Amino acid sequence: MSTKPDLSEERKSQILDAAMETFSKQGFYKARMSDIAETSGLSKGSLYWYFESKDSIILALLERVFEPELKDFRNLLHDHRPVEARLNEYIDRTGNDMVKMLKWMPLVYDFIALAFRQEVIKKAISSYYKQTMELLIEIIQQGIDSGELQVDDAEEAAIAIGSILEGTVVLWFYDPDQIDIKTHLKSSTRLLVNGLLHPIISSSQTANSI
Amino acid sequence: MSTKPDLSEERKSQILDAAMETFSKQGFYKARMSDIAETSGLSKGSLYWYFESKDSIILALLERVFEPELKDFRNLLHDHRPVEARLNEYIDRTGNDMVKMLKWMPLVYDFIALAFRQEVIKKAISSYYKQTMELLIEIIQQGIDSGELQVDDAEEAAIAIGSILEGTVVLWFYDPDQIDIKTHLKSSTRLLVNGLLHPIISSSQTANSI
DNA sequence: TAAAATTGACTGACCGGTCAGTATAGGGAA
DNA sequence: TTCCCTATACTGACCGGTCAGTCAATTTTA
Repeated sequence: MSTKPDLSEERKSQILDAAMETFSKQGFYKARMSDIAETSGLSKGSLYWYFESKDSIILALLERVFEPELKDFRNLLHDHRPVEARLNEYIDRTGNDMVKMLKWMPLVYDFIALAFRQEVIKKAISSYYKQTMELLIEIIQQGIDSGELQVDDAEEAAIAIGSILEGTVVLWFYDPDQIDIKTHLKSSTRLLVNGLLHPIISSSQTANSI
Repeated sequence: MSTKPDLSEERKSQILDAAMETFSKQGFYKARMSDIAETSGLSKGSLYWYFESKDSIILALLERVFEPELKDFRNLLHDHRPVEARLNEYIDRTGNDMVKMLKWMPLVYDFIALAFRQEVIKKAISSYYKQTMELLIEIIQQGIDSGELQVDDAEEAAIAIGSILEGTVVLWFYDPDQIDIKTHLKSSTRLLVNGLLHPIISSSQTANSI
């Protein structure tokens, strides 16, 4: 048993930092192992001392990027405030997380594109999503049970909120000058939550196009 | 001057069909020119007779995929039905278009990922988005002017709807078994539009986390 | 001094792009 | 009708650059 401080975790994370930077700038395919080596301050050989292959670096990054930050979100379940306030807080916190992630969006979309062709990646992303969704459904269900929300299907409402969360990021990507993620997350969800607070009064028929 | 029928348009489209198929299955980088050649039934040399490079094929596909289908959508502007009905029809039609596109989603996300690094692609996608958004804003503005909608900012509301449209596709990708695009597009927007139809009654304060 | 860590020159598979050559279809001359 | 000419269309073997991954040599550490 060696008493040498184990540098391997530090090195790995040093390499992953560099890989994150490099992949984000250049994309998975254009980024060269030698670029990552240079950015990390190590040599190409060292990369292979700590990681089996380029793919295994990508895999390791996947966990880093899609690690669900559910930590203290679960306290929203046992909170005494009205569901509306808790939803707002949920959205605020998610908005903050998203803004922190903006820098890495190129990487996130590389992963999403890859996920269509790689089951492992698909699985990781899906499970990340499902965990965040579960919490949302539970909060909304509490609002339905207490009579605060005027809807009957918690999952349906959670999907509506979830789609606004994800969609706002997409719109930001489409038009970053026009879309401010935090502002528009708030305004969009305010409109939606307003819809949840009222019984549905819609009278007009939806067109049944093909 | 030859009277030989010009096959070049037909050939180009034959190549683009094959490229769409191949890129969608394998991604831009994994897909080989020889794969495209094989799928198209032509030889690699012929690909280069009609296109300068692999990149130029990708560029040509971009136009194909992000060609805005605004065609008859504009008639929704001069329609006598209530705005709610027109919004529903807009969403229905968009839903139909999206479902038709599902097969090509891997390609769409390859483009989005690429757009972070290639200005040309970014521009094409952004302008596609802005055109669809403009229409939505106009319809909503009509609803505000007529007093049908109880909100004051048309753009804000349009962004909310837009984010649901885009976000639902993302959720579908996360969990294709659970999300049915048309169904959830309808239910989510029904909730949101319900919010637009009512004055905002929210009382609780939004948490001001960092 | 032996094991662990690090290096970077090197290898070879791979693939975008090229090009010399072939095929085919008008068109014009006789 | 036959023959040749030219432009266009098409082919696939090949070339040259690139880069993930290897490894013998070297340095660091305990």
